[in-house]
Amino acid sequence: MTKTIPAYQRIKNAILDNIHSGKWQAGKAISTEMALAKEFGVSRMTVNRALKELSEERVLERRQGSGTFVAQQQFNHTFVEVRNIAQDLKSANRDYQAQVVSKRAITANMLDDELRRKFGIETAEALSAHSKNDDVANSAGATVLYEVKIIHFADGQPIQFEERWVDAKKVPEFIEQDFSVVNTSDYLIAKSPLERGSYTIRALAAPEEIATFLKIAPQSPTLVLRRQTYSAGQVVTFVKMWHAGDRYQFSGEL
Amino acid sequence: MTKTIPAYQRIKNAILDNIHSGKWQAGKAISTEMALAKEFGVSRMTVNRALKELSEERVLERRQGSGTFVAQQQFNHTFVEVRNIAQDLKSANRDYQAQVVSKRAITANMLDDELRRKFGIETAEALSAHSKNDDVANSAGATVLYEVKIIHFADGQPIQFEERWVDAKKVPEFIEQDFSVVNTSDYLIAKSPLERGSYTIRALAAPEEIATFLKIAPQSPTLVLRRQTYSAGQVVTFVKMWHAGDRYQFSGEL
DNA sequence: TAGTGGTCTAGACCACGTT
DNA sequence: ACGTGGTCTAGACCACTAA
Repeated sequence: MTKTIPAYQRIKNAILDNIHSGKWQAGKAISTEMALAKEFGVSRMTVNRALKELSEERVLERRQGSGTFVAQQQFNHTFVEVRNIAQDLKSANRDYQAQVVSKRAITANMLDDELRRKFGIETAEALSAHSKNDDVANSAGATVLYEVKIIHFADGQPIQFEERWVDAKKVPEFIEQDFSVVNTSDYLIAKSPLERGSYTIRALAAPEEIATFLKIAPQSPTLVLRRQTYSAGQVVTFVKMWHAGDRYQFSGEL
Repeated sequence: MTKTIPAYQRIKNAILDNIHSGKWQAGKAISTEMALAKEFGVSRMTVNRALKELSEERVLERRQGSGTFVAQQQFNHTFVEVRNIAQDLKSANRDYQAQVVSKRAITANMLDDELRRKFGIETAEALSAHSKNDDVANSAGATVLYEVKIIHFADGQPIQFEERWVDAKKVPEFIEQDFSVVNTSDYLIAKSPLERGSYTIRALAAPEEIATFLKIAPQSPTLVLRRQTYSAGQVVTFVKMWHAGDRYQFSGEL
C-alpha cells in the first residue's frame, strides 16, 4: 500500500527538481501561482502552500506584486546544535551523573564586575552615590545571585564543568534544589519562560580549578560555551560550561 | 495609519497570551479548530494556519485525531551561528586578507585513510582485489582530490587556518582559482548546489604546523570547526578550520 | 463511531510593484 | 491599470485516534 502524497508535496518536489536540474536558475522568476495551479490541476491555495513552504525553507523568495524567484543559495551561516548535556548523554545511552561542587548565595558587595554588569546590579557605592535612603546597606548585604558549580559525568568520566549564576529575585527557590537530581536548565525552563539568549563558544586553556574538576592537565584545551538567557528583557541566568577538549564536541547538520 | 493585522496573527497572539499567562498549561489540550473558528469569527482554515505556524514554531504540538496541545518547552537545543569568515570580518569592518599556503592535486595512492573514507574513494589495492581491468593503475595515479591550505588574516593578524579538500571530479576547475581573492566557500556555493552538511566543533591543542601559521605557541588551545558538505548524496568538500582560541569565537542568539 | 486535525477547492478581496 | 502574491471563506472529504 503506497501512501498518498499530498498535492502540495508533489508540487514542491517538482519545483525542487526544476531547480536541481538547472532548468530554473538562481535569481530567476518561476511560474506564477495561477500558472502552476493550471499546470498541476489544483487550486491556487494549494500552489500557494507549496510556494510558501519553499520560501520558508529558503529555496524560493517571494515578492508581493512582483513574483516568485529561486533564492540565491546562502550557505554562509551554519547552525551548530548544542544540546542539554544530561539529555544528550542519556539518549546516547551513557551513564549520566551530576555532582554538585558548591552552591551559595552571593550578596551585592561580593559581586565582581562582570557579573554585576551582566545582571545589571548596582554596587553599594554606586547606589550611595545617588541615593541616601536606608536600602543602601540592606541591598549591599542582601542576596542578589545564586551560584552553583556542578560536574557532569558520563560513564564516570567528567565531561562538563558547569558554573551558573541565577538572579535570586527572579527564581527564589533555585538554591534549594538538588542539582544532582534535577538538571539546572530543566529547572529554569520549568520555572521561568526563557525568551531569548545569546551564546559564545571559545577554546580556552583550562585554569587550575577547572582542570582539577575535569581531571585534565592545567592549560589543556577546553571548549567553553557561555550563555546568558533573558526573560522579560532581563538576564535570568548566566552559565559557563567547560568541556575537556578531547572528550566532547558540538555537532550538527544543516 | 495603523497596519491591518492578519486574522491568523491575531489568533496566534491570543494563543501565546493564553500560554504566557499560564491559562493554558504545557502538555494540556487547547480548544479545537472548530471552537476557535467560532470564537474568533473566522473560518477553520484561518485557525488552521495559526495553529500550524505555532506548531512549526514548537509552541504547540498537534496530533491528528487527538487534538492540539501546548508543547513542553524545549530549550535543549541552542543553535550557534558560524559565519563565513571573510564576510564576517568584512562586515565587522576589519581589514581582511587571505594567503594561500599551498595548493595541490592528490592522487588516489597518496590519500590517507580518513580522507579516503570521507570521499568514498577506493584504494588501488582495494580496487585490484575485486577488479583487474586497466583502470586500476590509472585511477591510482589520477587526481582525485584537490587540497588547499589558506591563512585568513584580520588586521594583519592570523585568525583562521583553513585546510580544505575538494572532490576533483565534481569541481574540476577548483584548483585553478586564486583563493587570495575568491573565498573557497563562496566559489563552491556558486559551482555546486550544496545540499547538506555536517559539522563538529572541538577544542584541540595546536599541532606544530598550525601553531606556526597562526603565530601561536604549539599546544595552545584552538577552536576547530570541521565540516563536510554533500551534493547529491556524496561529499563534495571537507574542511578543517583552525582558530586561535583567544582571537576568535562563535556566537549567536536564539 | 464520533471527533479531531490534514488537505483541498473555487471562488473573493486586498496590498503591493511595475508599467 | 494590471498582474503579482497575501489573506480569507464556507464548504468538503480524508486519515487518524479514542471511546
